[in-house]
Amino acid sequence: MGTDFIRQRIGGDLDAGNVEGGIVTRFPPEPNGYLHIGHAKSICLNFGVAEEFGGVCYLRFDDTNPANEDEEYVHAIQRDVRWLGFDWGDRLTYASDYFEQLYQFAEELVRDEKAFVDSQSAEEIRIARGTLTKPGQDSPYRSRSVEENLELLQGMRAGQYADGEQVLRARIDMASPNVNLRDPVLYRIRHIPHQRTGDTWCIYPTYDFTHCVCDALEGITHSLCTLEFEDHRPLYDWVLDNINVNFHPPQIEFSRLGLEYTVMSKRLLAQLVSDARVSGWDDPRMPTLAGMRRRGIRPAAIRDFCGRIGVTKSDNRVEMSLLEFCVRQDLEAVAPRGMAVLDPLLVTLTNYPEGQTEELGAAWHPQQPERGERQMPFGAALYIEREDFAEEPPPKYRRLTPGGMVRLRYGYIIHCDEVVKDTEGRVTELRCSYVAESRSGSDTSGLKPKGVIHWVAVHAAVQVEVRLYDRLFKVAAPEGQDLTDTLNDASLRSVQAQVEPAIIASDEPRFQFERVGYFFKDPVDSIAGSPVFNRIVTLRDGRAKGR
RNA sequence: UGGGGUGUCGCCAAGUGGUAAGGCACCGGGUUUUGAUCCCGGCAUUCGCAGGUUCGAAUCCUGCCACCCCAGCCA
Repeated sequence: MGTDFIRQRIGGDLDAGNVEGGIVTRFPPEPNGYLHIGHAKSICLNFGVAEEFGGVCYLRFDDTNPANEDEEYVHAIQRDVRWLGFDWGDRLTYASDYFEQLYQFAEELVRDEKAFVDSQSAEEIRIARGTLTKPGQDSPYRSRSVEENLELLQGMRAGQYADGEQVLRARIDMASPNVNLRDPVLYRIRHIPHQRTGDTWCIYPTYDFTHCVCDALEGITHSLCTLEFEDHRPLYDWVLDNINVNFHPPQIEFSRLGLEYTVMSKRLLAQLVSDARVSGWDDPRMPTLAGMRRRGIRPAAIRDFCGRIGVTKSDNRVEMSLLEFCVRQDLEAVAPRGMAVLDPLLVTLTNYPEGQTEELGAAWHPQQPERGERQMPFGAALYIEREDFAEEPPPKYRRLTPGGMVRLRYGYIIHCDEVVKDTEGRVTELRCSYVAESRSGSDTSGLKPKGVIHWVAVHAAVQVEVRLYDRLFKVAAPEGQDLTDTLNDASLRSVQAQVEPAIIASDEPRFQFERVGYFFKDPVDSIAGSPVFNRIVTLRDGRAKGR
C-alpha cells in the first residue's frame, strides 16, 4: 500500500501522540442503493487505514432519511463489504442509534440560542437563502425566544405539525459566502416510518447535523469523506464546536473515483436498474460490487485496483485497462485452463480413421504442472474458432489458411486442404489432413507451424451459453448525456459455445478459455450440468505487436 | 460574477528548495505448443501559463488561465 496524503496525515498524528486510543475510522453508506467500485475505494481506505495502523473501523449506516432507504440495501451493503474482505467486528452502527442523543443536542442548541424553529415554507426558505453571489435574508422567525423554540421543537417531535410546516435551523450567518452556513436545516418533519425506529420519530436530523455528531460519539479519529463535502466542513466543525461533546474528529476529504465508460452515481445506476437497461443491481456489466462479483471478478482484484489508483484530491477518471489488468493478474495463476470454441467452424480430418477417437492429455495450468491434467477427446470432426481461419490472411497471421498448417493445442498439426462453402459463399467446413506423427509430446514430424489454435472434438463437445460482456457505455464520460444514445447496445452478446467436457465436469467456478479470456460460471442462471458462462475479461491481445 | 477545491507523460500518481519515483497503456526485443503469462529495454530537459525570489524552483512569491464542487426540509 502506497502512502497517500491521508496515511501521511494519520502517521503524523500517531507520531505526534495526537491519537492515544488508536485510529478509529468509519465507512458510512446510506442504505439507498448498492455499493459500487467507487465505494470500494472508500472502504479500502477506511478499513485499510484502520488495519495498517492497528485501529478499528465502523460500518455505520447513515439512515437519516427514511424516504430513500430500504432494508434490502442494508443487507446488500454488509454482504459486499464482507465480500471485499473487511470485518467490522461488533462495530456495526446506524445513525438512527443516536436519534435520541441527536435530539438532545438539538435542544441544547436551542437553549444556547444557536438554533431556532423556522415556520417558513421550504420555498420561502429557498428564496431567502440568496444566491451564490447574493447574501441571504434572515428568517422572520430567527429571533424567537428560547422558550418558544423549545416548545415548537418539542411540538415537532410530538407530531403536532405536518411535514414541512416547521423546521429546525442552525443560527449561523445568512450572509456567509459559504451557502452551507446560511442557517442550515438541522431537523425536518417526515411522517414516514423508519426502517429501524418505526414510528418512534416523525422528525429526522439532516446529514450535516447527524454525521459529525455520530463521528464524535463513536470517537472517529479521522473522518474521511469525498471532496463534495469540503464546503460542509465549516458546518461539521460548527456543530461540534457548539454542542457539549468532548470529541471533535477532523474531516479529511479525498476525490471520488471516476472510471471510464461507466457511471458512479447511485442515481444513474438506480435508473439503469429501474429502466431495465440492465438485469438488476448485480448485472455483470454494472460497476457495482454485486455486479462485479457476478461477473466473476474476485475481491483481491478490486482491492489491488484500489491500491493502485491512489488517494488524492484531484479529479480523476481511471482507464478501464487498469481494472482489467488487475483482474487478469489476479486470475492468471488461479484459473485452470480449458478450451471453448465461441464461434465454431467445422474441421474434418480426412485422413483420421473414421469413427476413431482418442484422449489427449492437457495441463490444467501449464505453469503449474502439479495441478495435473485432464483428457481431451479427439476425433475426425472438430470445431475450431471461425476467426482462426482466414482465406486471405492479413500480414503476420499465425493461424490456419488455405494450404497452411497450424498446431491444434495439445493435439496434432493439421493442414488445410480444402475450403467448403455454402451457396452464399460462407465457409462451412474445412477439410484438413492431420500429421499422425505430430502428436503433442511425441512429435517426430519436424514441422514447425507458425501458430497454435484451440479446438474441441465434435463428438464430445458440450454446447453452453456464454455471455460476452463489454463496456456499458459507448462514451468514456457518460454523465450528463442521454442514456439512450450513450448506452452501448452491444454490451451483452450471448453465444452458444462448444466446450470440452472436462470443463463441464469440473467444480471450478472460473476458467481461462485458452486464447479467449477468463470466464465464470454464472451463479444465478447456471443449472447443474448446464452452466452459463460469463466472460470476466478477455485475454490481453498482443496481436498488434510485431515479431 | 461569491465561496471551496484541483492542475506533474495518453490514464492514475510520487515528489514538500537540490536538479522529475512507480503502475497502467503504448513501443521495441527475448522465452513460449495460449499472438496469454514471464523476462529485458524504451517512453516528461520538463511539472497549466507568465513573471519574480534563489547559486539552484514542480516545490517559495505574484498575476493570469482551465477544470470540478456548492444556492435539497438528499447524502
